[in-house]
Amino acid sequence: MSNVYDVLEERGYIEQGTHPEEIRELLGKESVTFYIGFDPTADSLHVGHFIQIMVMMHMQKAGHRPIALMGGGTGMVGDPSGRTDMRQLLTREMVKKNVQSFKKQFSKFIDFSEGQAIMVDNGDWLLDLNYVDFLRDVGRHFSVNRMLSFECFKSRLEKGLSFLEFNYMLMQSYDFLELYRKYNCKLQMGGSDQWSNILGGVELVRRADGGTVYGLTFKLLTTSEGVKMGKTQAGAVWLDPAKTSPYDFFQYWRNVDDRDVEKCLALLTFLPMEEVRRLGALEGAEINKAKETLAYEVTKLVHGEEEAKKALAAAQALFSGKGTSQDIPFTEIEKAKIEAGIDVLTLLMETGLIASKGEGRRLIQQGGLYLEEERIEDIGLLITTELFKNDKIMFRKGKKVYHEIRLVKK
RNA sequence: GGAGGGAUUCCCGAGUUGGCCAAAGGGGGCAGACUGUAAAUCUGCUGGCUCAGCCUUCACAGGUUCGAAUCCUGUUCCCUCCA
Repeated sequence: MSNVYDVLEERGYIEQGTHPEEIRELLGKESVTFYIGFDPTADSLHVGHFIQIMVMMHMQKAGHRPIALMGGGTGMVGDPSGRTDMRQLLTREMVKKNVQSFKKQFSKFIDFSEGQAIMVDNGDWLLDLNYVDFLRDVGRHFSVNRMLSFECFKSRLEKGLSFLEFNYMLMQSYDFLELYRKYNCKLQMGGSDQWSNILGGVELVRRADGGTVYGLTFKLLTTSEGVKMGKTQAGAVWLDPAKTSPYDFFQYWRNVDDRDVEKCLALLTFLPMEEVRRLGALEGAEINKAKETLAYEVTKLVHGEEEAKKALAAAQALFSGKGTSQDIPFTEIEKAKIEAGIDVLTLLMETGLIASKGEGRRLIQQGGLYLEEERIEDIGLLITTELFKNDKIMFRKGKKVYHEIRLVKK
């Protein structure tokens, strides 16, 4: 069997490791317990987390034991790494709620049955720590001089860093020590922005217990331009279908930059690498096939095969006229509301296709709004029931934002 | 605690001899052209509305004035230097 380390390396996950050779060797000879931490900063995981989850899945497949660590304790503080401003403090209730959501989502990806994976919440050991004890047991192992030299604090030293946030590293380091003691956890993984925090833990375990543990970081998902992926103007691309619909999720990947397709296929799907390379090498319009595959595969992993098929069918129906689909974005409007006629702008406000009437006016003036594939010219256009076919009517904003309106009786 | 500087529209950042400021410029975003539901490029738009007008915005609350992002007072927050 091939070594997971090689798999992770080939697929392009790995950024850097504390001892690459030894880690590879370790992963090749025994089942390793490792952990990745997730701070509950929102009520859903997003695609940035998903890449970490992919790694966990790869590792679990290879027979290693993942620990998904929920940051119920660290989330109370907020990681300053790579941030220019302080995170907004979350209340204890919010953290709790978010941890619950995370747990639910995790079980879709990782098998927690029969101890094959473990889920813990660092709130269980961090929240009740005694301050003085903590300082004496953990704090004494940390050199402030050294901490200040870490890259992750650089930007914050200019902008200001509170003592609260400065402690984050100690807390995360302590997590590693705790998991090492309790589960013989030997490896911590995380995004490349976690490098300093991970190093802190590795060193703490050595200093406190004389244990040898390792750290490995992954590339953050960025576009070829170096911008973080998974962000849209509307915010993050969430894994929760209620926050980002499977269709929108699909479309996000369907529209990635040509240059990012191969990378995304490698990082976010389980397609064999030969296939990934083949798809990534497609040129010109052909690469759209690769994007479609990417979108389908990622959606399948996150939302299941059925939703992926629906999203694919919806996209094909809208963009290449292949068949019809029920699963396109739509809004139901009461028939009675339209009976007397309603102007387009008011109607589109209700669907959320436009954020304001001013925006709608601008769109129409610039020729960016279409009704049944026909450009709308009149700002005051009156929509009546006669325009509907089978109680449906299709609007399009720009090139690719479709929205159907369906009439319903009440 | 003392001295000084600052808080501007999604972000960065002009604007502070009061009117010509819904507020320069850049970024981002949206749309159009070109295309492959890509990139690059070019063009337009980018507070709201009952849109040649009106309303709400320049940290918050008051005040001066015919008129304030610009002046005054108080409050909050942030930064720098000193202690």
